[in-house]
Amino acid sequence: MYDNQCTKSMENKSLSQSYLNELNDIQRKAVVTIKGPVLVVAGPGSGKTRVLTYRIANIIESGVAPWEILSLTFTNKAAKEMKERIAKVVGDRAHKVWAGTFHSVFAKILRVEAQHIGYSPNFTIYDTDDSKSVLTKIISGMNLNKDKYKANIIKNRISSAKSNIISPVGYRQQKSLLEQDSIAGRPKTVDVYEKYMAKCKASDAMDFDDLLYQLFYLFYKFPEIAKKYQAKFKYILVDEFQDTNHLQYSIMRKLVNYGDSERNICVVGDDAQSIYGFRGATIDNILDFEKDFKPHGIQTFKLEQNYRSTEHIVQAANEVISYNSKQIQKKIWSHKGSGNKINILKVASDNEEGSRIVHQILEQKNRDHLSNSDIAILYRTNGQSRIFEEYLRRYNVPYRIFGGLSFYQRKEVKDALAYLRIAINPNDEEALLRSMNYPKRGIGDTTLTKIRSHATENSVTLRAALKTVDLPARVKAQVRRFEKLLTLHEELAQKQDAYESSHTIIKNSGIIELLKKDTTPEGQARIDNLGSLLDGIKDFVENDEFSELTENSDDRSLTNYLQNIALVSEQDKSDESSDVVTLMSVHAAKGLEFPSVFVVGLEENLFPSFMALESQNIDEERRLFYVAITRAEKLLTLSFANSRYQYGNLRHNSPSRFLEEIDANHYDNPSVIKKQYGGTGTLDKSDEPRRAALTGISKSKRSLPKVEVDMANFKPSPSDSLEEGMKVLHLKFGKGKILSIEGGKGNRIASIQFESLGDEKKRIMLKFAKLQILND
DNA sequence: GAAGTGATGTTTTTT
DNA sequence: ACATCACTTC
Repeated sequence: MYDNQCTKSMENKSLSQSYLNELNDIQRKAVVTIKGPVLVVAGPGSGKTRVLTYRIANIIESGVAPWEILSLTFTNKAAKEMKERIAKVVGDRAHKVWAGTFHSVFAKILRVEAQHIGYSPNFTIYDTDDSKSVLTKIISGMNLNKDKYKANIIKNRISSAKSNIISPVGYRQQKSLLEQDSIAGRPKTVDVYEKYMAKCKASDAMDFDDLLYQLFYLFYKFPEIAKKYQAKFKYILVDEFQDTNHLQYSIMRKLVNYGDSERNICVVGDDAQSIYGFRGATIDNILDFEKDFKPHGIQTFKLEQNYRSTEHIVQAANEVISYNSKQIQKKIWSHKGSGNKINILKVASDNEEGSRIVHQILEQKNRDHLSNSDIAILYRTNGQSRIFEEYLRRYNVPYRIFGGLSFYQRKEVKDALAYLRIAINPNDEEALLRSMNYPKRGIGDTTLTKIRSHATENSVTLRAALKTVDLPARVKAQVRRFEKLLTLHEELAQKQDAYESSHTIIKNSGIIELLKKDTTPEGQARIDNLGSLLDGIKDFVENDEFSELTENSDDRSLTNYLQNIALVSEQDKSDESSDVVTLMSVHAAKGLEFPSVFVVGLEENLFPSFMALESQNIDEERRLFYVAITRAEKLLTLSFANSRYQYGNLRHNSPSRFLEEIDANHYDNPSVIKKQYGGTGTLDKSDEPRRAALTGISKSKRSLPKVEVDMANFKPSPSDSLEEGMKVLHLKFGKGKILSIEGGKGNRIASIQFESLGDEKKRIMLKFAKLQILND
């Protein structure tokens, strides 16, 4: 991986010396400083994982029991990889370390403690689809306008409330939140939130956010339980710290920052690689961490040496990221020689982009002797993969696309899982409703309504109502039959192992019979998927597929199986053995590296995405671009197209601004990005009105005049000090005047007229804007 | 309850 | 372009 550092696996002896020798000075300090709070700022390719794993190994070597170490990561894959690497140093003990994702580790704790807060140990974990489905039902049950109250939006509101530790009660007390909802035409959001929480609890179910939120609540409500875990985890490590949200940080802090704690906490992250802001991650956590642990002697280590890429790439990355104002100062550097210049590829259309890049891939395989697996195509949106797929197939280049629907989200799989879930947790309404009339068994809406009201009137669960509700003879027979089936399944799940029981349950469900009627290839594929599901369960029973994450790895019950799959995704099991070209979104590529990387679709409105342009929040896009180019070890190709189909329309976008932020001397053909392309984000077809309304991007965007602002003296004023009429200075647009401000506190949007932009007024969200008030 | 129609909404994603 | 979905109609 890092080829100028020796990676030869070593014997299990005399480790202490050998692994420390593989580290540079700063890395070594970060590894041996095991007491007290430590912040490691780790640039891309700086050996972050190596530091984390050796650090854990070192802690174990110092005599700490592995189970007293808690190591939190973002993906199961990262956790697994880490354990394997620790095991190479300290042997099997490594597997006793509590290493996992925030969600899986917290779920594990909650299984033990949830009874204190009114959940059973077998609580179900609702995935995003389940949550949305619950919300949709609540919203329609409350007779709210479905168009205003979109499940997705409400879900995000609730999720962000939970991520900021705001309960429904707390939500009601926050004027700004209520105001935002009101302005958006969703004043009852908080009521939906409250009902949603109640419904989840009644269903003995937690959504992903609950796994964090409820744990926080548990620790808060029962200090003695918190104490237990504070005492248990003597050393805590957090990876990808820049991607944690406030709630995650709060729990982590709770575990380590108390009274006489040694505060053995190490967080590793890179503010420049924070790309999950859109789902609540906040760099403030890094600042808070520094503040919170300053009194306890925090030590900071910056890993700036890059072992991954050659110099043109590293320097280009530095240049790009320097356009972001808010960042921890650091410059990555490399000793790998200047290497190749960045290849820039200008093409006429998205189609040509596909063709040219595949040709380049063939060329690289020939000329540079690269294998398929050395090569990755990275794009901003998953939708861009199609054209590359077509050309790769045409030229017989094996490839694999990552991303998209996960196996467990496929309809037929979810349908089958519903039958399994309801057998384990009879309160799981989502699963019950999903399976009740699929396959069709004559329990339609009318009947369902009757069952519902029967349940409400008698204060029993839906499941119980099936037994007692009175219905017309024919339907009644159907309902009772279904009820008997569920009872049978419950018994099976108790008596048999996961495979035996699920095999029968899925067969009984009738789903396969139903799918067999669909003779299309898709129908066949669905049946195959159910087969794979069963294969997976068999695997679980026969092998130790999930033993890492499970409390009791001998437990082969259906219960245990379901609890595990809720938190794993397919990628976790991905085999890296096959020699294929990788296609994935830039987000998905974080943490990976390839000898040759193609970053495609570098156009305004695409990368940076129009969403980001609209909200004036392109710093995160820039970090994303930074992540993208730093994936490359030796060869980096950046491409942009003059025109491409987007949402069914042919669009002309100008080259991405990010391309100009890289100094020309790093490009092999710098003239390509200079000027031309009158393209201004216009459309060929004349449905401008809808588009313009959607994107908020008018025709004359682009070609912003360069404004000279004295960086040294620029001090942005606090956003709430800005008022109408003020003269302000903006880093990009220069001097301007605030014409008006609309929107509530925390969400204010100003219309500003900048001298540099003539008559065009800019709407800027003050929350993000960096504006300095001018006094003259 | 199936089949057809029209409107709608389309970044990024783990858990 | 395309998929999803609520809603209509038979």
